[in-house]
Amino acid sequence: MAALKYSRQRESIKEFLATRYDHPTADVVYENIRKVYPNISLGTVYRNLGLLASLGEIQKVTTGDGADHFDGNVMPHNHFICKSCGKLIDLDMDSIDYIQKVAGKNFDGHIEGHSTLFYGTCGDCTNKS
Amino acid sequence: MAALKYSRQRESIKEFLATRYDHPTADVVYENIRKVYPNISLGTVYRNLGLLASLGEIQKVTTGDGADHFDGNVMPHNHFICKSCGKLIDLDMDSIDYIQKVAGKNFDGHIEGHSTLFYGTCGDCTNKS
DNA sequence: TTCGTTGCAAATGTTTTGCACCTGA
DNA sequence: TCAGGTGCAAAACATTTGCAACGAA
Repeated sequence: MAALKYSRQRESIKEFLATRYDHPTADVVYENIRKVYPNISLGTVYRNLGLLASLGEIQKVTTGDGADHFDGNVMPHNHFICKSCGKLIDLDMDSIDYIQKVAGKNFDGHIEGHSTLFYGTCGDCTNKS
Repeated sequence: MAALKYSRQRESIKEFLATRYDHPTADVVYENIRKVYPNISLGTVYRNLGLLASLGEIQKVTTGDGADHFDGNVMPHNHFICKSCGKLIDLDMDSIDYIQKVAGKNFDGHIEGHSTLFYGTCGDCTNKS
């Protein structure tokens, strides 16, 4: 099932995310893809973002500040969100995957992964104040 | 500013959360407080949950699966969400706060904290399958 | 009396969905 | 041909907000 057919819209969304290192929301993706395909609908953007995320070709990042963000970088990495300007940033840091072992010690279920979001003030905002 | 006056509704919400070790959503809180104060409105529940969270008397937990959850336990701890049944569980584990040092190594901003959500299959669901 | 709080309802913002039409394989 | 994809608009949710009435200090 789900024989997954080619679609220029989906391809375009994937390509767009590959060029962006901020982490656009569905709405920002929509406004940008629209420049190429003026008739694309927001529903199609959501459908494809969801599809690509479930295929593991992009990553969905939920921050709790309104809309979800999308990341074209599938390599495991962590994010930082600035409490001052709201920017969502990739962190270049060593793996912390061993926290899963720490978490599993007194736990009788099975831990498959984790998502960690760091917060504070970003470089730009720290220097500004 | 905000001279914070007593309200039985707010008190009731705080007490309710103190008795629950699952992590109810605003809607679940509403349905339960309603048994005591049938006229309380959902807006009031949201206002008070937000207020209590910003006072640090309860904790808001965003999982990305729809509605936010609320936790009466303010002690720092981590959560696990079961991909099979959706349950949100407290983890009894050693502190992993040193991951903030790891994250700050190549970062020019200031890291104040982190929120980590582990996921996988909980004990109940692991045994069932 | 004063000003924070409430209930209600309407508004907002995000995401999903039904449906008829379109399109890639 | 035909199942998957699209555009559009309506619906579904979660959450916030304006406002007049209420209640604690």
